[in-house]
Amino acid sequence: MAFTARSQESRAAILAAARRRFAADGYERATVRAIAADAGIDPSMVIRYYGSKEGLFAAAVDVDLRLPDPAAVPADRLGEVFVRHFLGLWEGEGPGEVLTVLLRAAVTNEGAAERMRAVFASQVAAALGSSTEDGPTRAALVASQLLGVALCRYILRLPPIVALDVETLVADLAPTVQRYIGAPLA
Amino acid sequence: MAFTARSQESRAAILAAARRRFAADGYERATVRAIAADAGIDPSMVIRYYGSKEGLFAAAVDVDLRLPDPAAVPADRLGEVFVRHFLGLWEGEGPGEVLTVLLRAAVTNEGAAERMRAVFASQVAAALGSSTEDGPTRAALVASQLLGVALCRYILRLPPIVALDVETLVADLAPTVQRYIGAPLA
DNA sequence: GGCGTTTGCCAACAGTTGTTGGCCTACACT
DNA sequence: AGTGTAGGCCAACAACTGTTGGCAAACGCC
Repeated sequence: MAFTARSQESRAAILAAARRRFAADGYERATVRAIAADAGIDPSMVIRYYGSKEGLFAAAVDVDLRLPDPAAVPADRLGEVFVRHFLGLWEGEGPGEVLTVLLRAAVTNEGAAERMRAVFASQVAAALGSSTEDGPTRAALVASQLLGVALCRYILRLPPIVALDVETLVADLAPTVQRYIGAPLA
Repeated sequence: MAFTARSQESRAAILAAARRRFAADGYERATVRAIAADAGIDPSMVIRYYGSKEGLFAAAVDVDLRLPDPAAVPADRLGEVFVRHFLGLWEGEGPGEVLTVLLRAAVTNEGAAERMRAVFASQVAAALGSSTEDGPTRAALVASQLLGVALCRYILRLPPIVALDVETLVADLAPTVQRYIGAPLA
């Protein structure tokens, strides 16, 4: 039952193929057989190593946003820093794939949605909303704008948003996020 | 082949059940059999009336945003008006369901994503971006914020966003949309 | 009232899904 | 060198998918 060093290579290949397929096709369309074929291995091994398709999915969406510490940046540049960091995650090969998997799945799968809420609470809200009373609300407004761009740019591929380069996008979105973090709310 | 008055009732029942199922489960999980059962009818009739599952889906996501005419409202209240109108659509029983169907499906189904882009281009961009050069970009930024809230509030059900009442949400989001529509961009 | 069209159901199809058990091979340890 | 254990593949399973064809009944029209 315990994993040995010899099998690590296969496990990693399966996990990489799973992330690629889950990201490209979503949870339901991504089949165990296709993932196994991409990894050059038998479908039954996937089940043997990860228990079930759901277990494989859980292993594939282990995400760490590595958010910067708000105390470490000037207060008036928090918006810019957060937007740039977030877009950097999505543009990156590895983390962007994991985030695509998570968002795609969270939209149609309640378990994945729960995981998304957990990521928000333990990472986003924790980083932005520890101090003030309305912190969680501010963090959620930030999330709504950032997830919205991610949705339009990387999932729906809305042409005008895809056409913008990252720095322009940062410049356009930073004031919004800055206001959600700092300015008084209604 | 042509539809008669007698079958209209069944057609409507199927369409209503389809919207409910597609909204709740997404395109892939919603089965023709389940939709037929909800409508109290045989699965084969669904295919007979709508040709295929995809045809049924296409009929279920025929959406009209009924966006207000920007020329008819004061320029400095455009943001508020658009946010309120958009949230009103989602809160409404009928259109909210159709929008849920469309967004849920567009995230995992390329055909639905294409339909979403078409809705954006023909309705949102047409309403907001007919005048200026960077109109489509501004319209897309608006869409990113509005789709982001919809995602967090109605799909992912992020607690802090769900907790806000509509008017508070309007007050918080209106300045953002107002800036995307009117203020100079980078 | 008789006839053709339409509504609707039943049964079945062909394909795909996640998952399981059995068997052979190759490594690791003594 | 011998043996136990883990890696890996093949074949098969049971369930479920969208879809099709055939047949009974109800309707509309003359």
